[in-house]
Amino acid sequence: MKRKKTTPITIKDLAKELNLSPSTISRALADHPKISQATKKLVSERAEQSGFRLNAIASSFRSKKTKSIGIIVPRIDIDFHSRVISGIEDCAYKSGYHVIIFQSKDSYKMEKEIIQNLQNMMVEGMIICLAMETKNFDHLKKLIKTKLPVVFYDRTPETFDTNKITINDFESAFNATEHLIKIGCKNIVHIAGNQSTGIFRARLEGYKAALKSYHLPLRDDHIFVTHSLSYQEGLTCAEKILELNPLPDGVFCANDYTAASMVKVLNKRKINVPEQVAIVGFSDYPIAQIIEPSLTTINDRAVQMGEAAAKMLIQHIQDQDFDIIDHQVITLKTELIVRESSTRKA
Amino acid sequence: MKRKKTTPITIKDLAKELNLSPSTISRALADHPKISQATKKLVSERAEQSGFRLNAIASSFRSKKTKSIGIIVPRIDIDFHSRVISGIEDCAYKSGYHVIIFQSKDSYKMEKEIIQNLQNMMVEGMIICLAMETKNFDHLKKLIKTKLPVVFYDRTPETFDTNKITINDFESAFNATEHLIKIGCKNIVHIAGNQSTGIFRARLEGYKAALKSYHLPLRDDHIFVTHSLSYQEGLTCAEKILELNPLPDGVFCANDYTAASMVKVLNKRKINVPEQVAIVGFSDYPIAQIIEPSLTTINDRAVQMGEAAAKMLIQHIQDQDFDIIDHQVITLKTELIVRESSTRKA
DNA sequence: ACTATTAATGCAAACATTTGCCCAAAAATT
DNA sequence: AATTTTTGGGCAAATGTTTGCATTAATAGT
Repeated sequence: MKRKKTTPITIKDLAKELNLSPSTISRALADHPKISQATKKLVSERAEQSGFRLNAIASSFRSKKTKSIGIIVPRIDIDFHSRVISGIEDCAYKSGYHVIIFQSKDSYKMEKEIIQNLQNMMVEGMIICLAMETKNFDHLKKLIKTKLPVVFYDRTPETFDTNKITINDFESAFNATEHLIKIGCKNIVHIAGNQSTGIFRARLEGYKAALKSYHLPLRDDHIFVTHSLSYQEGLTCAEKILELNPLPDGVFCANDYTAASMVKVLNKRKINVPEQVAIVGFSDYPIAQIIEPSLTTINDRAVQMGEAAAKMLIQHIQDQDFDIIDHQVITLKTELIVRESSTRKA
Repeated sequence: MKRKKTTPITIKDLAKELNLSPSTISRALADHPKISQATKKLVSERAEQSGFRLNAIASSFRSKKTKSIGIIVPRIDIDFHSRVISGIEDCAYKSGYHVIIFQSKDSYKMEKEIIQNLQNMMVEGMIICLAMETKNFDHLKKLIKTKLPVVFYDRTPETFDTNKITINDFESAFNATEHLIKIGCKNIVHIAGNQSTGIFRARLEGYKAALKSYHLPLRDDHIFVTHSLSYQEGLTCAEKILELNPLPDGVFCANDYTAASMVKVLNKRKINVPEQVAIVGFSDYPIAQIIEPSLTTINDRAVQMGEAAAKMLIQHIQDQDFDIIDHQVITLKTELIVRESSTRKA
């Protein structure tokens, strides 16, 4: 049972059958204005019933348009990223683009390698969330110098200006912390993310700024920096926080996983959330509404971020007018979602 | 400021510079045995420092190998699928393949359209999870008849045999239910998924079989069929379940979202889980360990499923010996993870 | 009726790479 | 020294589509 490689029907075949030239077929298929409706119909009908399919590779080769965009994310199976990707794919599909996705696994080496590959594949643009390891941005600068449209999201290069979509992490953190203050917290701790990443630094700064702005004391032992904001790490942090004396009355966590661990540990210790300790998370992961008490958090607009990134990228790819734009920055509004974990009866 | 489309360096350029023929360059780059180490080194060095990049499109065009595999999932932003995709990407990358991902949004029409596109793109194989709407499998049969390697996972065609990776949903559900029985439940209800989908039918059957096997009565009003097993639907179901008289002492849910809603509602009503009602979910989503009480569930091997699918697909693509295989089915072992929601003190 | 347009199609080159086959030089074998 | 084998490369075709330019046919304008 051999693999019968039935050679596919080409434009030439179609041309021969219909007594037309390949160019006409090509144009008819592309709905070119100079082809009559009659022939267009003829061609598309014959194409349909003969099972013809346009060889996209050959097409790309000749036209230099691959209709593909590359995406690099740290990992696909993180809620935030999978939602961003979903937004990107959605938007791209509607514009006739498809997405090629790679995971850097937060490795600098992988990131460089993938960018190379993507360039070889002649993607028309790239959407990137930086690997955590990435401290050196030379490869990105070089990439951008090739004039290939690139848009960053979430974790973006810090040493130079470029296209990016972010949320205002500083402000969001400020608002989250302010919210805790307004419900009466005076002794607020922060579970922070990896400080080598800009967004987590910004969240920490937002927390600090809010305290300062309300003249609350800033204490170093109220800041707990984690490596990756995992649920596990959150548990460890929570234990340490419980040793604090006096016990804090509010916790602002840089993501929902650590906030969830905080809730979990407090529940276990019979410390009432939100009455004794109020909690605010970040990102509005699915767990946020499921957990008991449900979690006050920041909607970080993952899907919209993906859509915005795709939209921006495609504009840069297609629209000549965008050539004069050196770089473009879009900051999405976030939203404080108040739930039980910070709603006090009083 | 015009977009300076600096024409990339080609193999020909390299050939000219080094006084070699394009074929030699091509072969040197591909590490062809008939090229001397000396020239290979020469070529790769020159290529490196001149910033040469092999045009993958042209290469694919000529060689008919795109090194790409297409993935169709209902949606990317569902834990299960994002984990499967992660597994696929990982495995594919290691073998030099890249993945092109589309979301069918559970639409039959989209699914057909995407398959067409993917064929045009000349992917070397596809990994597909069927759209919920898909009842007619003609397009899939046609696809497979083209001899393009295809592997299905999770939701797979039911009317004909084909390559697939699944878990044993029936058995897993049986085990889950049996577990409830063994801890003393005698009155177990089931929150079921959409019955037009095979895996959810299988889970229901597994539930039934377990009851039968332990001579427990089977009651129609103990089966709650949902449309999409969403958290919201779960809440509605939970309310209905609470109206049952007598109150059930065990609930087996076809996924963790609905299990979570069940827990949530019972908590609210101060009905003790697991003492009064024990709960088992399915899939081991992140919430499963975070929720209070933590959730007994079935590890559905999402990542491994992705890896297995990619591995199988790539074998079929590369290995001649696989030509005589008509179809291949791999069923992964699942694992019952016992947590608090089904651990009774007694 | 004759030219000027317009509409519809064809010609042929070009795209960058791979690959079957051929060839020359060098090495090995008589 | 003559022949065979091996080694390292080159030639040129082929891949399927697109596109600038040329060409023909049809229509309109005078």
